[in-house]
Order: sequence, then C-alpha cells, then structure tokens
Amino acid sequence: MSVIADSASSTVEEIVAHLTEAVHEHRLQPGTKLREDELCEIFGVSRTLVRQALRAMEYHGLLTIQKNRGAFVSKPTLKEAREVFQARALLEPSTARAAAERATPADISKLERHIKNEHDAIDRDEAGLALKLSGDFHLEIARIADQDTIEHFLRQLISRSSLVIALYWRRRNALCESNAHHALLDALRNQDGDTADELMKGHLLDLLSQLDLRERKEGPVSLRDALRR
Amino acid sequence: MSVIADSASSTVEEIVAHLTEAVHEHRLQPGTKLREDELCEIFGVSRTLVRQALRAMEYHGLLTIQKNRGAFVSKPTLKEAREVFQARALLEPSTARAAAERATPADISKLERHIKNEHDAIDRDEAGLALKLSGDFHLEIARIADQDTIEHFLRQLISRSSLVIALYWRRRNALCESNAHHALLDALRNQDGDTADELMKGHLLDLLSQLDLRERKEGPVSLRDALRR
DNA sequence: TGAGCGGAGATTGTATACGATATTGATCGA
DNA sequence: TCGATCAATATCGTATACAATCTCCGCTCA
Repeated sequence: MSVIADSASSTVEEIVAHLTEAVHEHRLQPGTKLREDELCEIFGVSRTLVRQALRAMEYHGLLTIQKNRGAFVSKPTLKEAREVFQARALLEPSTARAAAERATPADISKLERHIKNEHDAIDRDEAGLALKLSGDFHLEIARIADQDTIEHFLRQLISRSSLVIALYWRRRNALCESNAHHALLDALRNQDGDTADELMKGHLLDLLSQLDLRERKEGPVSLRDALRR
Repeated sequence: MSVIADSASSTVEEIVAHLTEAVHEHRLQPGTKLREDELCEIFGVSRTLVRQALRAMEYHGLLTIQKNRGAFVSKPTLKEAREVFQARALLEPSTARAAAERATPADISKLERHIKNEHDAIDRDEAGLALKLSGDFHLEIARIADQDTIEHFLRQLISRSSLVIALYWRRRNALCESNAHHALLDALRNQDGDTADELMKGHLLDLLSQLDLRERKEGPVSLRDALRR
C-alpha cells in the first residue's frame, strides 16, 4: 500500500501497482504523459520492464499508448464512461447475489473492516483513497462470489470507473456510497441474494446518474510528485 | 485469414492474429508450448516482438506464461469453463437486444454472409474454421450493438470458449449452432429485442449444457506444423 | 538397480545499443 | 511580427548481448 518503494529495483508487478494506485487516487490525472526514461529512473529498472508495465496498464484500460508518441493516462470519452457502468450493471448484481449465497462470517467481517477504512478515509478527507477503497469493496464481493473471470473483468471496469469519476463526477466531495455499501453488507450478512442483487443494481444506477457531461478538469502534473518518490 | 504470411518480418498484431487463429481452429492444442526462438524463426522477428505477442495473448487468456518456463496454450479448468459461459450469459443477451434495436440492413446482410460461410465450413468438414466463424458471429452482434467495452470482453470470452470447447466438448462433430444463429438473425431482422435476448440466453445455455467433465484430449503438436509456414 | 547429484545445454529474463520517429526551437523570408 | 522550414534533440521501437534459471542426461554411490 505504501507509495515509497525501495529505490533499488522493482518488479513489473510493483511498477504496475504503484502507477495504478496513483491513477486510482487521482494523483496522475487523465492525459498525463508517462515517459519511459523517467519511470526507469524512478523505479530503478531498464526500459524493458517499464515498457512491460505500460503495456499491462494499457491492457487494463488505464493507459493509452500511441505509437512513437508514448503512454498517457487514458481519458475515457463519455461513451466509454457510459459503457463502463452499463457493463458493471450487467455483471455486478448477479455477482452480489452469488456472494450473498456464499459469504462466510470471515467474509462479512472483512467487508466490515473495508467499510470502516472507507469511512476513515472520508473523515480524513482523503478522497482518492476513499475511492480506491470503494472499488476494492466491489472487488471483494466478486472474490466472495468465487467468480474469477468476472472478478478479472470487474477489476478493469473499476479501474476505468476511477478515471471516469476523475473526469465526469458531478460533486467530488460527496462520496455518498457508504450507505449503499452498508445496505449491501446487510444483505450479504442475511444471505439475501435477491436483495443484494437489487441493491447492487440500484447502487450502480445511482453512480451512473451522478456522472456529468462537463469537460475534463485541469491538466497533468509532475510525474515524480504524483508518485512521491 | 490466410495462414501463410510473408516470411520476411511481421508486426506484433500479425503474430497475435496468426497464433490466435491457430488456437481458435484447434491447430494448437491446449498445453502446447510456444518457444520464443521457434516463433522468431517462423515470423522473422526478434524475441522482443515475439514476447510482446505472447504477453498480449496471455492477457487475452489464450496463453499461460510461467516464469522462466515459457508460454503454453491455456488449459482452462472446469471451473473456468463454467465461468466463461456464465459471464457470456450475463453479457450477451442484453447485447443481442441492443443489436436488434440498432441493426441496419447492411448489418443484416453481413450476418447473413457470416452464417453462409459457417455452413460452407461445416459442409467442407472444417470444424475449426466453423467454430471460429461461429465466434465471429457473436462478436459481430456486439459490434452492431455498438458496445465497445462489452465487445472487448466478449472477444476474450469467445477466445476462451474455443479452448473450452477443445477440452470439454461432448460431441465434436455436431456443431448444432446453425439453427440458433438463424433464429437470432431473424430476431435482429425484425428488430425484436425481446426475442433476441431470449434466444441468446437459450443459445448459451445450450452450449453450456453440451460441455462435459471428461479429461482433456491428446497432447501437443508441432508448432511449425500447426502454423503451416 | 535406482535414487540423488552435478553440469552442459537450452530457454527465458533483463539490460543495453542502435535505428526510426516525433518534438522543439532557432533561423529565414515574407 | 508571423509563419514556415529544417536541424538538433528527445523519445520511442526493435534487435542484440549478456545474465539467470531451468531441463535433461550422465554419473556416482548406496
């Protein structure tokens, strides 16, 4: 979770994790260019590994690589934004249902801790962290449902949701999801698949309804600052 | 579509396309190892590009790369097999519905040609090609629905379906999907979203019901033979 | 005879070198 | 002064070289 890694040398997975976290927490804004040499210095590896990491993130939908021009944090169009939430609306309700039918007490308490962390982050005004934790909550439900394939897709969709929110969120301060997550947790605790399905459906519609047509926010930021290393 | 490419040098996309086609048509069986040097010779490029292609196919779920051991055509487990079709069952019906509501006459005639090609392939006993065309039919529907994100996921799911079918299909000779595709085409032609949704749901359940618990088929095959170049 | 143990060869992982392309900024002319 | 052109530089794309790891086969010894 820490942003400061060993300055020696990192693995591809570590590079991906750091950059992904930075995007999730909006320290790297959509449109920011990620130069390979700079990343080499920061992570202490050769361009070979940096390029592997960039390709992986392109595949996840977080970066867009333009031939001979470089890698940029993706700027989802409005169409893509809608599609991301439409796809989530297809996948997540039935996943929540399956999770409700399978959740163990250990799963429930893990989710409780998740929600607590989310609240703490909000209290400390760490909106980026709160958003990331919110996404993790959804992924955790897919894990409980024991649906590896859907979890894999959801991971990408939730990553892109973070970009969408960075660009199209109507009121950034109000992360009003906590109640929805609480209600979902209750349904899972009661093994109530029907309710979990319905709640997830409504939750995603809620999120979608909060997106706005407004143009994107301010430009890129220093790469090194965003990564704080 | 041709398997024989220029022996000079290929792009990453061409390498991916050729290998993917070979997997789709079951010329490369699950478990087959893809050695980098061999691919370099076959495609006339350095290991740099071959490795990029292998990574891309790993992302698509067609290959499994083991550290320091190499890339192998994936062997989906039974659980993964079920998950693939469950995920398709979530995504494809509503996509078919959207396609029915949007299909133009040009789209319809394109689908008609698709189905004709499928029949031709079956008549000529080219089961691998028929399977590939069958997958393309499903992708074409996603394209008509104008759902890029879902199409992206479906592409992976259909790729993996091909592996699943290679491993778990009950009776390989009977590709009984033609009727289902015809019925779908009719629904699309009539702009009948409800029916398209239902037909797709049933079609996927059909496919799932034809999977079997039996163990996998015979072992790997010569890489060069499978690629015929 | 068979299990365990090297070591040579094969194969993959990473770094570096070189070539191709794009970007930048200075110079020139209208 | 403004725009166009072109060289210098920055940056990315690909190939190659070297390092790390695994595989396989022959050897030793109980």
